[in-house]
Amino acid sequence: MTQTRPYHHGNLRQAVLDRAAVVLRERGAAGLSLRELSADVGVSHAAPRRHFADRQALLDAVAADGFARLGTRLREAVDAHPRYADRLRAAATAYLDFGLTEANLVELMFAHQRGAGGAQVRQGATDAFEPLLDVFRHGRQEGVVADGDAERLGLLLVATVQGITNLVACGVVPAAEAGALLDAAVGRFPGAGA
Amino acid sequence: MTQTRPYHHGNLRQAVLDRAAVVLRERGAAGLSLRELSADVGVSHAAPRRHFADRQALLDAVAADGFARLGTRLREAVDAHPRYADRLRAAATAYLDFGLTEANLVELMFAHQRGAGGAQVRQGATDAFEPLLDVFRHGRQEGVVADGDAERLGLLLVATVQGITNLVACGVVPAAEAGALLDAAVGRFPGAGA
DNA sequence: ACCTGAACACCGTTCAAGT
DNA sequence: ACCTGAACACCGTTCAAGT
Repeated sequence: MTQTRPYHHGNLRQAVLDRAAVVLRERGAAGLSLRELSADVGVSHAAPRRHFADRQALLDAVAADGFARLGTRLREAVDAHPRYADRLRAAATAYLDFGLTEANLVELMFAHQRGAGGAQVRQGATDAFEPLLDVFRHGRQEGVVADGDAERLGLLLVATVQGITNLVACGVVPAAEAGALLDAAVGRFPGAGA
Repeated sequence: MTQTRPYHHGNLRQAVLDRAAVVLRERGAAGLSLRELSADVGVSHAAPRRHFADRQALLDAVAADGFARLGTRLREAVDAHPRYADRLRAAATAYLDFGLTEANLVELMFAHQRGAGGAQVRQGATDAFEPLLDVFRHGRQEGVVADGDAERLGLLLVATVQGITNLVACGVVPAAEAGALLDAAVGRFPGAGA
């Protein structure tokens, strides 16, 4: 029977990040408060300072986490299919799904990176998009993508799907139309079939 | 010689919006504070309440203003050219220019609309994009756009350019590459030429 | 090494009161 | 009608102090 211990669990950093993910989903990035997260997690308001230098550092960590998760999803989607056209569609669909179910997270991930931690977030983004570039590199081997076009097509796919996600998230396009819009967009890429 | 008047100028609402535009450019939406704007404009911190019910209402008004300005730019770009292909390129370029010079504003405009004022902002967005739909309606008359594709192509153009703007704003794509990426994107639209 | 608790300067929001 | 000034409950950030 130990008395209520004044010190916290082994991994305060992860506990704060986990709680932040929940609050982010419910109320968006503007609703993330270090003081509230600290209280939720049962620690004094200044405790997270050991793990996050300031509020922006917490947001950066959440964003970097988001890109890591997105990258994993994209990799899984691409690896699930052997052929270029299927990989393209699967990757685009996985991205849109992620954007629709995690709208607040994606908004945070793609927010303007102002602080010192921006470099880390940008690197996370670049890594996450690597599977998409691989799709077009693979397409080049199949002969449907021209030499030297892989990177540009990859960025164009990211931009297009991100744009659709953004339009849905901000309410300009109904979520029900997102799929049709994505099909039309993907269909315009080289070698996508019909 | 009147003494220092306790009351403010004729249009506090516009004065606050003007000052908000400056602060937004310098520090982003997170840096907008009703108290600071009030002080900047020489009024008590509670005075803007007559014109903006709360902070979100101010952000909504700034966003709606932004869409109105974007709509004007797009209309001018489209009207400057008689032919479909030129209109398409001019509109896309005008959008990207706006996004690069007003990155913080665009981020605010396309942020998730949570409150009651969201409907007003969404309507502003829809109105602003109207010139782009007109481009494709015009393309249908020239015979390069298929029947019933105008709206979908318009949303696709918005999504694509918005996505490129977003990637540049968050630092994933260097601003210097944005033009080439936009050219590649626009060139994939029907009837855009080479 | 990790956390607490007080302190400071800021917020948004509300509301009675002034002119 | 429009604005002020005090009040309240929140913030982020800093820092001496505890274990």
